[in-house]
Amino acid sequence: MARGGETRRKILDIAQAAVLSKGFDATSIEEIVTNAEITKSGFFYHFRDKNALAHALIERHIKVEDELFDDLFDRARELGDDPLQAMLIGLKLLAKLIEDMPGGHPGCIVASAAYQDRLFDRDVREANSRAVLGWRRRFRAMFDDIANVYPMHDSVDLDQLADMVSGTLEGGLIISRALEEPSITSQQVMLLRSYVKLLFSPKVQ
Amino acid sequence: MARGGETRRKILDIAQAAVLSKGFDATSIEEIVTNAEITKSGFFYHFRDKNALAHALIERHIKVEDELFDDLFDRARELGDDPLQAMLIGLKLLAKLIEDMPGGHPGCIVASAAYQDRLFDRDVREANSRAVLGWRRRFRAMFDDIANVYPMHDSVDLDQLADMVSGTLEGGLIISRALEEPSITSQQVMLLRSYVKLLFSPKVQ
DNA sequence: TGTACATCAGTGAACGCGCGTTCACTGATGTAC
DNA sequence: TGTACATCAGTGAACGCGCGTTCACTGATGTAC
Repeated sequence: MARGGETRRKILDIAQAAVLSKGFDATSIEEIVTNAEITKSGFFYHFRDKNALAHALIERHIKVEDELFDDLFDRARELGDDPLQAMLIGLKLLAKLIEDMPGGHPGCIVASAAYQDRLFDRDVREANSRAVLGWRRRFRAMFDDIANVYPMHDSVDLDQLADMVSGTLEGGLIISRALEEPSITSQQVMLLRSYVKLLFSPKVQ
Repeated sequence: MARGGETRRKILDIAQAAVLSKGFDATSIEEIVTNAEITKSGFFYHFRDKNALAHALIERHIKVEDELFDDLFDRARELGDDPLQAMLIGLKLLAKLIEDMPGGHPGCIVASAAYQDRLFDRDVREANSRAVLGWRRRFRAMFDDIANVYPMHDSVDLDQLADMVSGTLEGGLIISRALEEPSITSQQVMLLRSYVKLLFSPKVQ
């Protein structure tokens, strides 16, 4: 018998890929356990019911993505010597990261859940909401730092601007999936970068 | 007996609302026909199978949205006297339209399908792709007109910029749904408008 | 104008399959004394 | 060091329910002659 943590991780990996490609409801426990090479009852040892799987999926997604953003923007802050430069470098690193993913970005399970939310318990929807608020807080802090140094060339709300980072990613992923063109998401991130540049850069052009 | 077209429309209306709130797979034919006050067999008179429903849903969505955009940007072109003004007015009208929807924008079935696409036949995915390409063509034409008159302050690809209109809407809807804050989508459209303004306006501020 | 037939817009009952979930059990590993 | 017990990580069989789909039929409306 394997250590339990490994099996649990295997279930989550398999479930995540399946949920992103066809949605939560269409992903059966049967297919998950077949791919994970355990039995159905093995699944229910790790998760109380299917809703608990959804919850775990989102919770893990938030954690992984937070660490990724932490790492990426830390590197950007080291490379740039002021908050605007750091943001512009960070967005470029993000675009590159997405572009280099083999087979394209797999998608976001927060977005997947957003269009299936009546399927889930309140706690899952609450986790989903927390994820987006976390992104807002993160990017808002960065834009605050920028706005302290550079005046804006158009007056915009910084919370809304922070949401635009998540929104551009989510929107890019949808357009990308619909057209089956993986490159679109990173292009959209670069357009957002262009906006941030025009909005804060002291000398345009 | 009612005229068939009415029943069909009723089925599509009910199905659309259900699909947007919980996804296609979780929307049962049973619940659709109960709400439409017909029997299951009545459903299968109008649609060969469930996939045909998905196809009809997307096809109708494309048509409705195209007419809406036609109307909205026609009005904008009458109000503004050059292509940039028309675009800026159009985006403002769009933001206002979304903001004024009672209970918020119901969501986009193209986006809903994007995260459930393995559920569907090739023809449904192809229709979804056609929808997004249609939006690209529409907005690209408008940006071409603008770029013919105004130089850009940052060099961006106009197809990508056109995709940003759809992407901003789709992304805004996801953030909006996740946070259960209906106002976000229209705010994001206004941010896109701010970008277009900064990108093309001859004298910034 | 009347009749025969075709089409439209459904009804009602039945089908089999797959799904999520439960439950009693098990064999390997860890811990206390 | 040996033994008893507890916990971990599952197995295997069964369950009932709801789902999409089929099929033979029907009653109202439309059309041809």
